[in-house]
Amino acid sequence: MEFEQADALNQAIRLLSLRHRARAAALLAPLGLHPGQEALLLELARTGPMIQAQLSEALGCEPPSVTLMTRKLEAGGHIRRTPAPSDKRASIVELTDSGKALAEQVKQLWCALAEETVEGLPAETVAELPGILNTLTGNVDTRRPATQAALARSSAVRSPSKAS
Amino acid sequence: MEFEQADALNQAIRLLSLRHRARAAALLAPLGLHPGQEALLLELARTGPMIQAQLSEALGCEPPSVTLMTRKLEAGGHIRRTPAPSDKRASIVELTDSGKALAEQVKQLWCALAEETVEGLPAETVAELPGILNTLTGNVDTRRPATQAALARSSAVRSPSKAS
DNA sequence: ACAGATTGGTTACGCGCATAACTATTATGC
DNA sequence: GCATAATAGTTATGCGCGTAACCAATCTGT
Repeated sequence: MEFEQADALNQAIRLLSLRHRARAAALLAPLGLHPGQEALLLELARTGPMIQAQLSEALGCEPPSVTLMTRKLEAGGHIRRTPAPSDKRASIVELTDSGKALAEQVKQLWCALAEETVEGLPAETVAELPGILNTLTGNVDTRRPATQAALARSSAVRSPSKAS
Repeated sequence: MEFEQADALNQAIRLLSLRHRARAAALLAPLGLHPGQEALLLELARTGPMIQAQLSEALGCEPPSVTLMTRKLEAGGHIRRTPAPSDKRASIVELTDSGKALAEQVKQLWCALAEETVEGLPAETVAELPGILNTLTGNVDTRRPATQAALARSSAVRSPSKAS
């Protein structure tokens, strides 16, 4: 691949990252949330209570990030952390009632953000996008295969199987 | 759009951001660079010396980010900041010789990253990607139209015109 | 010529990311 | 049962992002 093509792609990914995140930030701010926190709330809403290690795995990020985010969301009353009954190292994270309500609000603005993001693109392209993006992600993912769990769940369509 | 579709898309973008950036970080680390800095070096290599305001515009990020990055890259000897002759507020940023050599190294690994990223995708899809991604970016970009300069340069193909 | 607006750059701070290091707990193999 | 390895979570630190605020220089309109 020529450098110009490579740069076009890498820059396109970088700029999308920046702008999508900034737009998400603007939408989340009235709810008192920062980008990244919404993913945690939505995960709990979708899957139910889980320990922090499971959260970091599901979100595709490292444990300290989850520690910090859960701490703040707990301080805000949106989640609750309780010791796991069978493992003294672990704590169960679950949504409080206010967390559940917040997650519903996040869902609303999430739909708005996605619609805004794909405006003007053909429906066929839109339908293929998550799969394509997840393929790209899988290609550069040097973490354990368990991260594929986050990918599988973020895909509305089946990701193409990749021999790995 | 249903929430599941919206979530699939937004999560796909989020995960690609995370993983692509992490992979870039791993490739840039041996050169002593952090993700984001490479964009600055490549911009200077491509366009030549410019003031910091132009850099922040070209990179699509805010001035303090450029201030911090230029400070560090200058400390590392890769760039030089000199007062602009016609404007006492401004400083011209340019690559040093070591910065030029570094930019060449970045170009190598940038090609490798892009190839890795698109592995397994059909060539037609790969060719369309920057354009599609830039459309998405343009859709969620709430900044001034001048940011479109960064988009135009990151596109190997013409972005579809968007009435705005 | 001058006041107000705009621009360039910086500093302070907050954020989610990461890595490294650490402690405590649990699991595993002998 | 015990030593070692693995796991859960935390703390400290660094990073590029952002916003807010600030100061100085320049531009613009009267």
